[in-house]
Amino acid sequence: MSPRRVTLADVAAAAGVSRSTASLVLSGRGSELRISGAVQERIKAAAQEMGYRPNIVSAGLRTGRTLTIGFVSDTVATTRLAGDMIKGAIEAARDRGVLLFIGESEGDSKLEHALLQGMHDRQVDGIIFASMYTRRISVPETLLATSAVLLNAVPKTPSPLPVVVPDETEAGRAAARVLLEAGHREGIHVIGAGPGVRNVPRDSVAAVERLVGIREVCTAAGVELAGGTLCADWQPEEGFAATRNLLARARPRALICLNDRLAFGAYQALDDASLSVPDDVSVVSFDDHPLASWIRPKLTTVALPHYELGRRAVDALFAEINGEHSGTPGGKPVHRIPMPLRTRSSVARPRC
Amino acid sequence: MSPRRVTLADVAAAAGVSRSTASLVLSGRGSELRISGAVQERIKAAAQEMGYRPNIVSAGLRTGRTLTIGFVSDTVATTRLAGDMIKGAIEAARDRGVLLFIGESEGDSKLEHALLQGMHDRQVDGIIFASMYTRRISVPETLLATSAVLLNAVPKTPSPLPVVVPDETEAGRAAARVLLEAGHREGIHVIGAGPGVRNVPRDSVAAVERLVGIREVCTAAGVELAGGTLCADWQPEEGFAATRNLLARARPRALICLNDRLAFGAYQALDDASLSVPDDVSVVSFDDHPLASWIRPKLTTVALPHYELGRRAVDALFAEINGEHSGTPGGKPVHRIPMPLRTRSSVARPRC
DNA sequence: CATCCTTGCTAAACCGCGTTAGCATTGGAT
DNA sequence: ATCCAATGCTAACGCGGTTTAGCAAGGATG
Repeated sequence: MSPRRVTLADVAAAAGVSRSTASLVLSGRGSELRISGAVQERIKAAAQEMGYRPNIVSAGLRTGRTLTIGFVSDTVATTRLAGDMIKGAIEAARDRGVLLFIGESEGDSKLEHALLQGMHDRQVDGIIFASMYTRRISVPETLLATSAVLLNAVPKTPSPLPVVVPDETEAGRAAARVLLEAGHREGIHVIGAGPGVRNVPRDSVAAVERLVGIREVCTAAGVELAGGTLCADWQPEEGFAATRNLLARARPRALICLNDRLAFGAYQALDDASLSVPDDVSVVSFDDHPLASWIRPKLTTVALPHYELGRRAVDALFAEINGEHSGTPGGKPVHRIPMPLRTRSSVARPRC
Repeated sequence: MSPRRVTLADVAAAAGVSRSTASLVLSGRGSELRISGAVQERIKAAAQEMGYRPNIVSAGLRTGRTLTIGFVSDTVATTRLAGDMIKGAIEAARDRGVLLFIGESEGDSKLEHALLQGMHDRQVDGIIFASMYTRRISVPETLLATSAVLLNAVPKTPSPLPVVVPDETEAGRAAARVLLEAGHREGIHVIGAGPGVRNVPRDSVAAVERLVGIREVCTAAGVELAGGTLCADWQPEEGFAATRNLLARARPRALICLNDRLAFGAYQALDDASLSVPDDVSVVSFDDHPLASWIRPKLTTVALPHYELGRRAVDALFAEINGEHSGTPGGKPVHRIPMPLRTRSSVARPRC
């Protein structure tokens, strides 16, 4: 099909030198090894003219570096939300001349193991182990065979891996501040968890940290949360149910929904109760789901920085690969990526 | 970091045989080359016990097969719609023990070229060249260096590559049939293109083929389309504008929107005009956007089979790699993947 | 004149595996 | 006793690069 690739030997022959010399020159070590300028030019010209491209596979065999990393996730690629995570990773990798293997484990640990093995068998330089939503995971043994980074996931037990996660606590603070700055001081309810930090869905770190941030800001301002409702799955139906139940017994002035899907459900319950957003009830939320700017009124939400998470995971991975043990020795670095606030139309001053 | 990988030499030494023998046995050619049963057992046991895994990179260097394929797209990974395409490809690849490189060109032909080179440099066995939406593309020269398949794209000029695309014409027929079977015979308007098959957005094959299917079924039933409006970008705003303009001069009984986003806009225009879907106006559409089952009433639409497209692209690629020149010699195979109809609530009998 | 250093390049080993030609041994047939 | 075929395994090369030790020639030094 293809006219055989040009190899280093071809170039060397054309330039009338040995493979060694050609290799040294083309990998930029020519001067270091005292190859004369004339010969260097000759080799480069030949390579250029013949369209020579080094075979990364064979080089990798020798050097151990394949300029390739793996991206393994539970099911990240599929969901639009987190497709951006991959995009960020791809682009950051591209900036370093690195290509990405991609794989999904679908939560099946057999598959996960096979996938990690497959990547090791292909000599990847490192692996990004990602989760669709921020949660506690147990780090698979197989992962430790090369450099690796946890993305959007924190280890259940102490592990030697760096971690890249959204800064959920700061996001919680931001959400609370939005309401306080709009003048809310009472009737603030949390939908999805709370009001206490232990009343959260299992393994969800987002819930805990968001609550911590929310409570911290409120406490500092002398404001007490009016209540909170635990939802196990954070789907619209649960947001709807939780809000309807809440409305049956109280008159909230503001809702902090712990993610956008809960907020969508809350919108519907509020609408059913003929309460208007934001005039009767302000709503603030987390994630910045694509729908958040579609629904009316547009939802004010603290965005998950998926793209940035992907980029930073690659950065962290390369720091790891290159053995830059940053920060405190002993503890592994935890990179918290800022979650930007998207100010839209679902928050207003409380009515008097 | 990791305790050096176990190599074939290690296993051979442990089993007290030569590397050749170990290689033959472990690659299943032991009996063929008359290695005794006892020795075979010994080698396999040693490999098992030592956790030996063959290094695919080095094997690839020798055999030319890396058990790796590339997936290059304009921007497929990001959009939820087409994330499923990747998922299908990943899973089909996994079934064959193959891993996927992924890359996005973002429509930049420099990037695209670099990406394809990067994959060739890593000796991929083949490449799936995908487009986010079905359209005509010019096949980059670089793509022809290995086996390749066009996914969701058709070549502008004759090319030696197999093609995998959704069966848009049949989808058009399905959409038209839905309306005809509901009893519609007049006031059927097309939003997005038409009514003639030449009145379509540039490079869009979906528009042409869907129209062909629609017109074919209508003509066969003796029904004439009442009109059509060309939209360049198929975004909600355009669907909204087109429908509003249409309503200003006519009273449609049914809308065939050429994709769901146009339909979302149409919904809004109909709502503004106090027309109810489906009682006053039926709406049928294409793509099955995730939102299509969210909006009220739920949208009846002909789905793009993204997952299946991804799977079939891998199948086609391997047929190509293995030199199975299927079907008609001379012409390259075009695989048309059926688009399933999702019957929901936006179509009803016309009011009398 | 012998020694040493510098310059400019190459031979050869190596990475981990696949593959083929062929060697040594045995048993049976002649 | 000789020849042949079958059996059971290995030596050795190749894939396409990288890397190190070292060779040859020329000039400077003592």
